[in-house]
Amino acid sequence: MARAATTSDVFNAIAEPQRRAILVVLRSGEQPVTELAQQLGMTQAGTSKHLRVLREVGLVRDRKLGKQRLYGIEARALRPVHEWTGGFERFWNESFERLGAYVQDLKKARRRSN
Amino acid sequence: MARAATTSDVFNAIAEPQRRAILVVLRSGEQPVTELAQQLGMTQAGTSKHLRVLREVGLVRDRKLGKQRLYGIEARALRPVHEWTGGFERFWNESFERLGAYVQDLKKARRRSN
DNA sequence: TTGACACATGCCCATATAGGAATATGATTC
DNA sequence: GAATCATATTCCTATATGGGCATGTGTCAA
Repeated sequence: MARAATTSDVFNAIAEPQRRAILVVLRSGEQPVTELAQQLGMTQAGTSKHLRVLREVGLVRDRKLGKQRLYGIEARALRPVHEWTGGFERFWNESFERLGAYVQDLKKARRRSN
Repeated sequence: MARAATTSDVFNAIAEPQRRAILVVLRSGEQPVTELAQQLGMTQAGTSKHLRVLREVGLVRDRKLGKQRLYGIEARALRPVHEWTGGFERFWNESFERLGAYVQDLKKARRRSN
């Protein structure tokens, strides 16, 4: 099988650098597609496609305004990623705990090899 | 072009569910490949491949112990992801600020359409 | 209606997968 | 050295992608 579809979940959606760039720009407010494209040096079509992916995983919302379509960020969708990585926080914050785990690993390994 | 190589950065590496699963298991201590594979219902070869990707982006470290090779988590590599998503935290935490931004968007849009 | 403008989609292609199967590499023990 | 166990790698295939390009769709104005 090939890799999972980007449209399937947020983790895949933000794996693409350009899409992350889009989200960063959108942090400062809603933007129409063309302005996004110009600001990021991307094609209109390409931008539109990326926006579609972002929309499908719930990372952006769109709102029609005349001819244009304003895209805005829906940051809540990023929360699962933040929380998932946060589940590893202690490993880079508390060196004591880290050391403890390491020692336990050593013991476990020794046990295993006997 | 195709999608960026998974080996290129951490965002891509953790886009794959099985790799995330591996990291979660490793949180409880170092593990040899076979045990990881068994615990996650994956092939030995498949597990080995995923571990290689994780190693190349610095998410795991390996240590030889006899015949086996123990893999351990290197959680620091997840920090950039945590921090990047954290940059959007205010959008889901502070409803006031969110509301403010929304109003600003409306103004900006109105300006644009005139 | 006809243009013009803003976006979205469809088509095509080169590429990087992830997974399965078989095999190679490494280390240990007899 | 031979057999064995633990991993890694190679070869293969089906698939999903991202980007370029052309075209479709929707909206507004004259």
